[in-house]
Amino acid sequence: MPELAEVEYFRKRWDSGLGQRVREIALHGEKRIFRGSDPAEIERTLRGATLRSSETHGKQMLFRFSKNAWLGLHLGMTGKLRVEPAGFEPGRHDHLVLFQRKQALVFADARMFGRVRFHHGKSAPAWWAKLPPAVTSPQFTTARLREIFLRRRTAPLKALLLAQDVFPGVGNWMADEILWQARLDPRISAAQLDAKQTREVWRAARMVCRVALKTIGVDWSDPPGDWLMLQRWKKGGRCPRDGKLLQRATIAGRTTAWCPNCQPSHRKTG
DNA sequence: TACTCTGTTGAATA
DNA sequence: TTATTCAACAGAGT
Repeated sequence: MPELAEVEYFRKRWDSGLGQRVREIALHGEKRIFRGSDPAEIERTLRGATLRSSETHGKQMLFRFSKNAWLGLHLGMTGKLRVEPAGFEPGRHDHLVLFQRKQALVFADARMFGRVRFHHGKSAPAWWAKLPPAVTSPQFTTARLREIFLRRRTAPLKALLLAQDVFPGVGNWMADEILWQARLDPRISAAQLDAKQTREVWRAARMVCRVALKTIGVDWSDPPGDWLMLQRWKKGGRCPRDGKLLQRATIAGRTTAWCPNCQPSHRKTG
């Protein structure tokens, strides 16, 4: 499911475990979800560690524990976090379960496109420290976007919106929403954008991320009713602005929906 | 049966 | 050298 707001929502689900010690761990260490990490080390280090804090950055989550343990989770396409009673029996897709006194913190992922990362040390791991500026941060500037758009001039705009080193946390539906809010065709290349259009992408990206975090990110409630995302996957979905039938195509390898009327492929002439 | 899917990666290609 | 596309990953739902 998850893009940045959903990731934030799932992170908070584990909040009831803050300040509590992990007594026991159950994990499916042979699963692909542990690629690149050492399940035995995770088990050894997290056992007896106390969950201190958590944060998200784009689609990445970081859980900090005592004993200098850092647990990174990525939800991939189907990952979920939830809380179960302490005596819970892990199911087939519950690949990492942290048992605490009163409850169990569960990371489940059916398709296993997600990932578990782990670091044992005083300072933050490289995979966390080197993340790009968040879309909602002051470091996410129009100047930065301009520079990237000039460098990656042939990629369709949709592809750039999906690039996690440019728009961390933006996924398929958010990319379509941003393009619709900015009234830009997903197929145009970044090189075709003038300064004003670049600023529109910047503005729309920040707005969509901010509002999504305040709605979906808090309680899974819907974003404003006039957003494209509420129409997007409906059969015969229509543009919330002008009621025109949405167009669909695969762009940058992902299904894309847009309004052919208010996101025209040609440059505006006046 | 055959197609879809809110994601990322590494190999192939340009 | 650098950017981009594509298949692969794996399961559940339609």
